[in-house]
Amino acid sequence: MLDTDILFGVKLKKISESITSQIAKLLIKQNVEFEPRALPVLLVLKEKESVNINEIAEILGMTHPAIVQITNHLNKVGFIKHNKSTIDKRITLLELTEKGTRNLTLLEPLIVGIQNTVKSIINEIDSNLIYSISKLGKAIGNNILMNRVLDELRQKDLAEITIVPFKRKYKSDFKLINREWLKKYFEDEGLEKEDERFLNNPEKEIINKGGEIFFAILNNKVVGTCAVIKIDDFSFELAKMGVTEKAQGKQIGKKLALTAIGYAVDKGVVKLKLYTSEKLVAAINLYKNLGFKEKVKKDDHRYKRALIYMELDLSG
Amino acid sequence: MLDTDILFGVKLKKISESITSQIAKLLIKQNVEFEPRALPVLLVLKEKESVNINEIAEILGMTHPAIVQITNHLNKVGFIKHNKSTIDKRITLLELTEKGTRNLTLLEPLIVGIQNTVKSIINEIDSNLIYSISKLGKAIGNNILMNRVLDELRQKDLAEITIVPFKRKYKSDFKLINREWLKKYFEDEGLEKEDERFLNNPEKEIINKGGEIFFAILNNKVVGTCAVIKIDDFSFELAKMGVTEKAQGKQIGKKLALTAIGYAVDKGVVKLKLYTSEKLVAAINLYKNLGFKEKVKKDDHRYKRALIYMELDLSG
DNA sequence: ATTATTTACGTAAGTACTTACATAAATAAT
DNA sequence: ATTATTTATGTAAGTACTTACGTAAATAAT
Repeated sequence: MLDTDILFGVKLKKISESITSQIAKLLIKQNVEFEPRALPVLLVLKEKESVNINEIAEILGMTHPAIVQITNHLNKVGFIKHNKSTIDKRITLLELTEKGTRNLTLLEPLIVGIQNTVKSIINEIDSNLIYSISKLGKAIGNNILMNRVLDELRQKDLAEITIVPFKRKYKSDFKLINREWLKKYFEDEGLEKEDERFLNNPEKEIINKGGEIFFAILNNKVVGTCAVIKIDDFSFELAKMGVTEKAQGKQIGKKLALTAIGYAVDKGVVKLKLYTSEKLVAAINLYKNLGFKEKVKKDDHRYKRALIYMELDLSG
Repeated sequence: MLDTDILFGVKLKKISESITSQIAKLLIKQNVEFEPRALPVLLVLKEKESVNINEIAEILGMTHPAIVQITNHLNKVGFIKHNKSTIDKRITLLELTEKGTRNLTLLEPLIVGIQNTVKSIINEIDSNLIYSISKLGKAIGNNILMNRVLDELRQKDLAEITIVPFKRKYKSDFKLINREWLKKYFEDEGLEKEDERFLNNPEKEIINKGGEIFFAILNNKVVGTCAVIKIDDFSFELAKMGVTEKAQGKQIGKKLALTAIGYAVDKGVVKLKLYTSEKLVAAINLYKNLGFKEKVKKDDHRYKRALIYMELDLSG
């Protein structure tokens, strides 16, 4: 089996299934009249004399409907009887019938045998195992796992980032964010004409021509952006990808790019192109990670700084 | 929860269910398009590129129909595609679609978060646990548990003892076995008249009067016997219970008595009586264990040696 | 005393698997 | 070359639970 911790639960289930099914086979060999799954309930009843449904459910860590189903079955085969409590009329008290007691007594050697064997198999592996599993059972309850994962994601703000499409109110953010990285990396060169055209008229130049602009929102503030520009019916360009410095390292670029790719796929696009610069190392790695391949530029591009050309094939 | 080793499997299942359901909740929070149970399959696919159904089943330790169901679902939501192998036309090769890859990439922070959290929760409890569980998974396969239990029972002959009702061919055994213990414990007194009557004519004196005699068979030989004698429609007597010395300690007396009690219950008997002697300590303990209560003798009984009178109430 | 909430149980429907069985293609045995 | 066996997948039905929801009785709150 794939040994990933995330699959630990799957592995536990398999072991549990294996134990349960082997015990079931042993019970069937003994021609017991009850369904094997009722054994745990019978063991509780044997121990406790008179208990109600909720108590059994709690003792076994199961839900009450499960116990209702099992006890109805045990009643039908005559192993237990149901008595309504006179003190509290909601409560159903359960106890073994004479037949139930007798049959359980007959099963005692088998039960002891299973008990001993389970214990010895476990002890041969790790004498601490039963104790550790008990602790794990207590530790993992109450959605502890879920909450810890959420906390971890929240610390990285990963859980709070939303990606939304273009709205007019984001127009200024679009310009701001792109200016930020352009200035940082290409201060000397300054903004090119093409930059100005897109940044000043995103609606006219991108949206109305069949493209889209996505914005990453964190705490109600725009922290990243990314545009998809339509070239023709089969190819779009990924451009104007930027994340504010403060918000970097939160996978925002990846989320934006993935949303953009999803958009392109929905539009039936076969090829997604992009132009970037060797200066933007992190971006290039992200693109490669997403499946973009570097190709030789076929044509001179509009931007002087763009020396690297990449393509993502979406025809699969 | 009741801390019996026999319920170890139940406990494992609960932990597994808890882990799985918490991961499912996290996935649902992220609005994934696939059913949570498909995650393990997706993780395999992410790792392996192109695999077939049986391979996934083996990697995850599940049956192939489970994988068929999950992969059909993943295909329907567009996360994977099915390709028939050209080399072997039976084989279905599975691989992630672009959409599947993209969505998995988007989930990566969550998956890493779960991975880390599961690992740390487990390590906080017992750094050896994952390894021990892995070993247990391997150790418990192939019906090892079942076979070891069967071996244990077989060593005590517990699995091989059969209880059968009276047949003529057992008549001599009935006499022999009862003589054995009568001689051992009551040598001086010798056989009483009542003994002779029952031992010499079991059919006439017991069977034909609505009673029954049970025999315990081990390796085709009679090793124990026990009679139920009808007193009236509501009360029977348990008598002539004996197990050969060689076969003692195998719970044969208990099995015989339980069969006898079952017979009485089937006949609608309300009270099962027996007379025994204080010399027979083991027998008295067995009777008590089965629910018989000692009462004061109401009448002088037929046997001089019988000083103890017991009753079992079957009206419950 | 009345109303609201909680508790104990019951029922229906869903989930995530399993076992059992069927079929076509590939491989092994004759 | 046939026939038998094995393998890879598919399908139906069963198992052992769960969640979601409903009801009546008990308890708490006003």
